[in-house]
Order: sequence, then C-alpha cells, then structure tokens
Amino acid sequence: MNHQDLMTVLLSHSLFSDFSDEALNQVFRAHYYEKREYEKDQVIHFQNECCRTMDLILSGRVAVQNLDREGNVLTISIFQDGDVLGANLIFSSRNNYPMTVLAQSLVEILHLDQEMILELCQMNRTFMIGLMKAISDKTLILTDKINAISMKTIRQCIIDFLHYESRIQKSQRIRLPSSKKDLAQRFGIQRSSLSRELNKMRQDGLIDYDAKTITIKDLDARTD
Amino acid sequence: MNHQDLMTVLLSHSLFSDFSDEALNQVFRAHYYEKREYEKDQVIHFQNECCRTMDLILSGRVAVQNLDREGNVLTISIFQDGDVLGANLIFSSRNNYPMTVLAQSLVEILHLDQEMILELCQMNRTFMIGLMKAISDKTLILTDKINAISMKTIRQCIIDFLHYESRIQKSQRIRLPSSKKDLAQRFGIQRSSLSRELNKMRQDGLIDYDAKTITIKDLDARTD
DNA sequence: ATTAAAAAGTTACCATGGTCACACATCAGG
DNA sequence: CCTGATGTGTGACCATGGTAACTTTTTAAT
Repeated sequence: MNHQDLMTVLLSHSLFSDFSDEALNQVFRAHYYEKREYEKDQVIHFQNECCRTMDLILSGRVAVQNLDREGNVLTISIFQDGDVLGANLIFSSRNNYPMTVLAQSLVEILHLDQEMILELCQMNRTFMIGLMKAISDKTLILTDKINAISMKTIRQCIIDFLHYESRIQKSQRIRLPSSKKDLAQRFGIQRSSLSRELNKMRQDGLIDYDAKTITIKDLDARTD
Repeated sequence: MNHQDLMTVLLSHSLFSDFSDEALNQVFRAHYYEKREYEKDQVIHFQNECCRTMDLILSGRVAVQNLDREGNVLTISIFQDGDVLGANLIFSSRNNYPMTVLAQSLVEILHLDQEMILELCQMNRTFMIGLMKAISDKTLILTDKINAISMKTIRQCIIDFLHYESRIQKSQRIRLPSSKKDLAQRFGIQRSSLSRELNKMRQDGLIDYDAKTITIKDLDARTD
C-alpha cells in the first residue's frame, strides 16, 4: 500500500471524511506515522506499556485482554478495521495501556503520533467529534463488560450471551462466533468450567449444543 | 446560590476557565440548565434511564453503582465536586445510563442540556479538550475497576486495596475511608465475606484491624 | 440517658467454579 | 498419510465465597 492508497483509505473513514485530500496530505507529511503489520497472536501493546500513538486498524482483528499473573485471560472486546485504539490514552491524565492489545489475525495498523492527533483535532471539527464518539463508546463497552461478568454465575453469563446472540443472529440456533476456549476467555473463566456448565444446562433441558452451535430450548426453565 | 454566584463558581472550574464572564453568561441565558439538590441516598439517575443532560457536581459526593436483580451492589467509583457525569453519554451512540447514580450525601448538581454542551464545545477549545480528558479518564476508572475485581479472590482484592491505600496515606496503618459495608460494596461482595476474610488474614498474621483502621503487618507472608 | 437503627462480627451449610489429569477429536503442515 | 498442536469433553477433589440467621457493637436521634 503506497502513500496515495493510504490517503484514499483514510478519506473513506468517517473520522477523516471531512478532510480535503490536500489538507490530509499536508498533515501526514508534517508528522510521524507508521503503518505496521502484526502476525496472529503477536502483542501489539503490552499492559502498562506507555502509549505514544493512536492506532487505527486498517485490516484484521484485535483483542483487548486483561491478563492476570496466573495467566488467566479476560477478553474485554474485539476490534476490527476502522476501529481506533488508544485515543483515550492520548487525552487522559495517565497514558499506560491498562490492558494487553493482541492481534487475533494478521493485522495492519496505522500508528499516528499524539502530536498529529492533536493537530487533526485542531484542524477539523468532524474529526474531533468523531474521536469523542469513539472514546465515549469505549466507556460503554467497558460498562457493558462489567455488567456482563460482575456478580454473575457462569450460567447467567451463558444465558445473557445466548439471549444477545439469538437477537443478533435472529435464530434460536446460535452459531458460535469462535471456539469454546475463546468463549470461556470472554467470560474470564476456565474452559472446563464452561464445558461443565453447558453440560448441566443440557441436562436441565435449557439448551442443546454441539461443537459449533448452541440451540436454545427453554432458557427460562425453572430448575430450583 | 444566585445566578452570579453560579457564574463565579463555574469560572473557577477548569473546564470553564477560558471563558469570559460575558460569553458564559450569554450561553447560560440561551440554554436550559437546572441546579438541583438531592438528598443522601436519593437516586440521581436510574440504570437504563435516558441521558439528556451533562451533570456537574457542585457539592457533595455521588456514587456510580452497578446493581443486579438480587440487590447486590458493586460500587464503581465515587465522584465529588468539580467532577462531571454523563459527558460520555452525550457523545456516544447510545445514551442510557449503564449504571445507577446515587447521592452519597446532600448533593448539588448542575444539569446542563446536551445542546449547551455541544455549543460550549464549539465555542471554546479549552472546554472541549477538558471534556475529552474527563471522558478519557472515565475509561481508565472502568479499566481499573475491571482489573481490581475480575478474576480475583477476596483476599487479593483486600491486599491490592491495602497496598493502594498505604501508598496514598503513606502509612502501614490505614484509616478506612468508609464503613466496612461500603468497602464490601466496592469489591462487589457480601459484607460477611469481607468480615470472614479479614479475620482469616489476621489469623494468618498478614494484618491487624479494628473498626476504623487496618494495620499491615506482612502482606507477602506465605500461607500455602 | 434511652432507644431504635445501622454497622459489624460470627458461624454452619453448601453451591459454584477453579484445578488437574486424562481421553478424544480435529486440523494443518510436512 | 502421519504427526504434533490445539481444541474439547469429562470427572474427582476441594477452596472460595454466598446465604442466612444470629449476636454484639456503634451511632444517632429524642
């Protein structure tokens, strides 16, 4: 991807939609930026690492994860092309990544220097408003996550997940978006615990499932 | 507090520090705003309630809490005078309060209409940057909370809390900032469970405590 | 000083879910 | 086709922490 291709991609992005070709070129000539590729499973940013750039995902999928010292993983959210990472760290009073950012596939990322972001904000209201929206939406992702996992049993997490996916996929038969291992990490639990609870739920007549799908039979069935 | 007093208070706030007296007066004449008082324990915003205003705390303390249907409480954070609430909801793609906002004492809040916030952003760069900082800092509060409670035993939560407070209070003897009940809610656990674990930790020689203080003896003592 | 209401401590009971170990299954690369 | 890696199912064991019921202490109000 050469410079002009990059400009074309950017101009089609909502954040940059209000920029003229020349204005954008000018900013990109005046500031540091870098397009980098990351392989699957490569760490893009370590927890506690200092944030110096805002990252725009050009292609691929990226996971934001909370790891504890025992190696347990809690996946907070998955981001993909068009999404922006680290914007909040540029404006906040602390700028260490609070979580690990990990490539989930081959990923292309455009790293944009802090200075450039500040200048882009100065230059263009659409960019600034868009960035505020992006940062604000991050707070909602985090509150959603807290809602989804805090003070819940595994069964409740699964039921909430199934309700959500069933609405999205418009079906009682839910194709798993990823492996069961990933699903366990999304809940921040052991894989074997997920397996066990799914089994129990099948015995209780709530669901049926196989390797790739879960079918809702009766999530509100009483078993007390 | 009359109108002029309010203007004086606002002008001393960092968000408004760059406004002239006249400019601020003009905006406040043109838009809806309301100063309200809330009693201790009064709900300021219910979970899922639609957000129409940004709230500036003029005095008192406010808790943001996550309540589940069984009535368990997880306190996310406490805010006080000068802090801003709801700013992220004004710019995000969803505008329902994800958590309950509760007065912890007698509270005075200035509710500022969405329109006014947008206009203030247009008018004044300091205001807009300040708002971005406020929203960005909210994401850090949330990630900190996830770090503090997810995949942790009660003992680990307590130890982390003690390390943190010991650094803040510069002492091994930690004055509890609130009741043990509040502390339990901060961890999202039962009060009796906190009590039990503190007792165990005392038996294990990690700490000593009474009603108002906890004294660190040796947090790294091994008990396995 | 009296008393009602919070807060705090205590304990037995037991459900949830983490740990570990092992058996299969699936899949990609040589 | 084989093979090693990765995902998945299962079960025994047991620590953690929720529940509930009670007592004791502290606080605040009259």
